[in-house]
Amino acid sequence: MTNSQMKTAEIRVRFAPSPTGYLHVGGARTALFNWLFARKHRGTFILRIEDTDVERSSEDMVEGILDGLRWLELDWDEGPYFQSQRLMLYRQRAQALVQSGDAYYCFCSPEELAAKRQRAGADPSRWQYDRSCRSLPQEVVRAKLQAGVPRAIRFKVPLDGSTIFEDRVYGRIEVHNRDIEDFVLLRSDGHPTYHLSVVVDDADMGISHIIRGADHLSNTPKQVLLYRAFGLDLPVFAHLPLILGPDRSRLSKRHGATSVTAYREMGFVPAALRNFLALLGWSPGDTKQEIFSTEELIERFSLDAISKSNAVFDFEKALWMNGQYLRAMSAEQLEPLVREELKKAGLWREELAGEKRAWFLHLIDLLKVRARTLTYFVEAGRPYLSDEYPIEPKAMKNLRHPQLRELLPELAHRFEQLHPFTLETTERVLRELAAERGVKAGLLINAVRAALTGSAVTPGIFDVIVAVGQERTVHRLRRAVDWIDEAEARAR
RNA sequence: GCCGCUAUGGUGUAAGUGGUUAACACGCCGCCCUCUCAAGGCGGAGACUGGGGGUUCAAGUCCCCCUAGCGGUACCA
Repeated sequence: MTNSQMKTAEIRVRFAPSPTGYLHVGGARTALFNWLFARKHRGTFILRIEDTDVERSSEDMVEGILDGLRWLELDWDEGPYFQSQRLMLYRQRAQALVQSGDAYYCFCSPEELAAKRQRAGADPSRWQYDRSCRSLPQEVVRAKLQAGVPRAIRFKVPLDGSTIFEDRVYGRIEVHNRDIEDFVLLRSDGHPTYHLSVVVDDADMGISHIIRGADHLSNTPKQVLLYRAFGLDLPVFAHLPLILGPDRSRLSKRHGATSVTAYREMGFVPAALRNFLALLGWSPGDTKQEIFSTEELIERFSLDAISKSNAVFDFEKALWMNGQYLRAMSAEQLEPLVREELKKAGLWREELAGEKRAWFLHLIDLLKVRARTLTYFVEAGRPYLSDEYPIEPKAMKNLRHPQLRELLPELAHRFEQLHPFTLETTERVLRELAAERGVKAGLLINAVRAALTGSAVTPGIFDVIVAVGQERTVHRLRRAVDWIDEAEARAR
């Protein structure tokens, strides 16, 4: 099989982050789309680290990105390759373009360029490189090289005509070559710029489809020019609409949680985040379904259904979706995840995996309907796992009723005598007491809820009572009387 | 500034090749359920499809102009 046959036959895609920051949701979405596409077509998903900007890249960031991908369960088939380890290749290719007349040495120093830019007038960003080195006489070039003058290599962009390519998402893109400056391929320190390394690597690694953020759309013509100069066939380009913050500017740190790590820490489940991200800029078509298993996502994914307009990241919907996933999981599935959260909060005890496991699983079932994140199990679970729990003001309010001072001890007394202590018996006792004293059951129920959990919002009260257990329930009901007294004292 | 792209309710998206009162999900409001809050069920408000011109019997869907937003315009990626 020849190389070109291989390329057309095989789907090879890549995720190529630069380690200048953590993996953020935009990058994760790009990785996800590449991954879905690869899995759908039984292709190869390659991970490549674009660390050619030595100043801004760091190994910590590389680890962070790999961690993020692993957590999202986006497994790669090849790599990670590091561009920093392929520098010779880029130098050779840049050199070859100088040889073929498609590129030239530029001896202008960054300082000179900055100065020229300044002089250019009102708006410095309007300035385009003046190509002063493009037609330096041979002897001058030779002399400067001999003298060891620092030099970059620039691409010789055609002076007229235009560059056209077909984007799988955005369609035909055309730009006039006069709007493209002679961009740098190789920096004077021997490091390649993005345009060079990306083209060299994508070609070298046999990438068939380049799926990446639309922020690269405007620069793609430069790369198309490079493919031509190298005599390479173009891969398929598919640019993805950008992910925006609520204010419609590009999603960034100031919008709050943007790193994948942040979502993990907030208690998101990978499958939920994947599902949510998949629906940002892509649509499964005419269906009412919102929740898709990974298999369904792979099955339905298509480049054709990617939209062209940028998408605002709706955190509320992400939370909703995570809640859907948590609710759909069984207590057994949730247990290891909840366990991790409890450990972090210092609430974990080994007996929860031993003799109290069944009780613990039941507790998870009680709490999960209300959960939108994993961390919810910590806050909501605290009163069941510890005797230290905060009393919220709303709960305190439910305790402040004149009759409770007397009703609560009586209920405690009756509960203490109760055998067996079940959903049915506790409910009967409580309702009987309420009826006897002519108060609404709700009054008593809300007070018990406050006493037992410190909260005004919990699962059904009898579930709570049984989960807390007879002994602790009795104790907490009596202790609540002290709370009432303290509150009264404070009020005076 | 220049170049490019985009434009459907607050948000994400639907609405084969133009064809009845623009659909779904999140969010919001209300009702049911009920011991609270969720979940669930039911219902509602919310879009003259960015604006203006065309083409057509008929346009969210085609064309032009404008506007806005975003992206690019680096020896960043």
